Amino acid sequence: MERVIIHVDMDYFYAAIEEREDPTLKGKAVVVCMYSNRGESGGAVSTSNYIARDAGIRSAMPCKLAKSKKPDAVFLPVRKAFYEEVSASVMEILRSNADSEEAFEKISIDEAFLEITESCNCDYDLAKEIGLRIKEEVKSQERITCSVGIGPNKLIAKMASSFRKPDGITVIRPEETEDFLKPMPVKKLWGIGKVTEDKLAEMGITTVEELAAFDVMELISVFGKNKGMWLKGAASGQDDSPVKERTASDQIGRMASLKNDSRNENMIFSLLDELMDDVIGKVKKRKVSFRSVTVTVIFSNFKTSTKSKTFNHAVSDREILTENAVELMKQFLEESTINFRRIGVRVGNLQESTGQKSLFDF
DNA sequence: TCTCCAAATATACT
DNA sequence: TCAAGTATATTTGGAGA
Repeated sequence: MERVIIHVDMDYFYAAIEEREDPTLKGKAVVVCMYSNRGESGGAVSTSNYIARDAGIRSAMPCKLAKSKKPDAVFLPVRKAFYEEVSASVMEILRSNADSEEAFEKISIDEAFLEITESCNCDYDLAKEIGLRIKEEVKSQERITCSVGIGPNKLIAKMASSFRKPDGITVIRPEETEDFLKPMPVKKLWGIGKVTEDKLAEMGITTVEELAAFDVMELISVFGKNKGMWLKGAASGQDDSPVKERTASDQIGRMASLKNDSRNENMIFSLLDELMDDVIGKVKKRKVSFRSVTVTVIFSNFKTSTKSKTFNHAVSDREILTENAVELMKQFLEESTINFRRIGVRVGNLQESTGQKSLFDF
């Protein structure tokens, strides 16, 4: 069954929202940062606008480095909760343009897939009109731009949207997918990151064309069955995955840096306490209970380590979270000698909490 | 030896 | 040098059948 899928990607979302909220930012480089709580510019870049990108600023780059590249850029702290609100409005617009309420899939705060197979009757010219209409609606209602990709499946739509940015639209018809993908570096394939890119490079594969031509069995021998087969299919533009509403996330976590690298228990446990407050807050808000607790420590040498504990029953008590997270954290302190840099706490195996499950249920 | 699943690590993305 | 945060996917490894 032929499908027509649209992928919408908001342009430099966080920075775009900040620009919208403060018109004096217009024309300036805007860098939205995730600050650690250690001094002036400790932290990493979340998003930046295109003026900043032109200066070489990238996501995940240390803010300090960004600042050295563009001293006159405006650096702002992330306001995630606010962006979530804007996201919700945008998503509503997008959803209203899908074939049906269900033919919609939000994949992150600023991206979504919509199936429009029926709305456009498999006509790609009509599909493009729908894409343009979406861009127009988002721009007029939210004063923000987005880039749109249209293709026969999610993979192609996703890659099409990143082909022309910002404020672009790219239509890839089924018969065009091969030529569209061929020349791309494998890194551009949705799902291939730095690690896979490097592994492929070792095998002499750098373009999608090379990957598509590569022997599946050999890919499987290196990447395992699942990923090996996926790589082969993706490189040839195949993707059968349906557009459908994502189930709510299965985990809720928080992580933050200590003021200094340290093994000071007061410092560690008071930060852990704050993080647990946030986590339990989100748990309550979503009215879920959890069945596992994970504590993460990132040491001063950047090695990451986790410990987790799973229960027989789902719970939602702060006390149980505290008890377990503290216990796991104590184990870390006992086992290690290196200073801690960041710590995190996460609850998982979430489920709808039916009633007010408490200790009585055991 | 198989299967389940908890634990831990790897990876991706912004 | 500098180096955040959130979430999912994959691998590992132990226990019971």
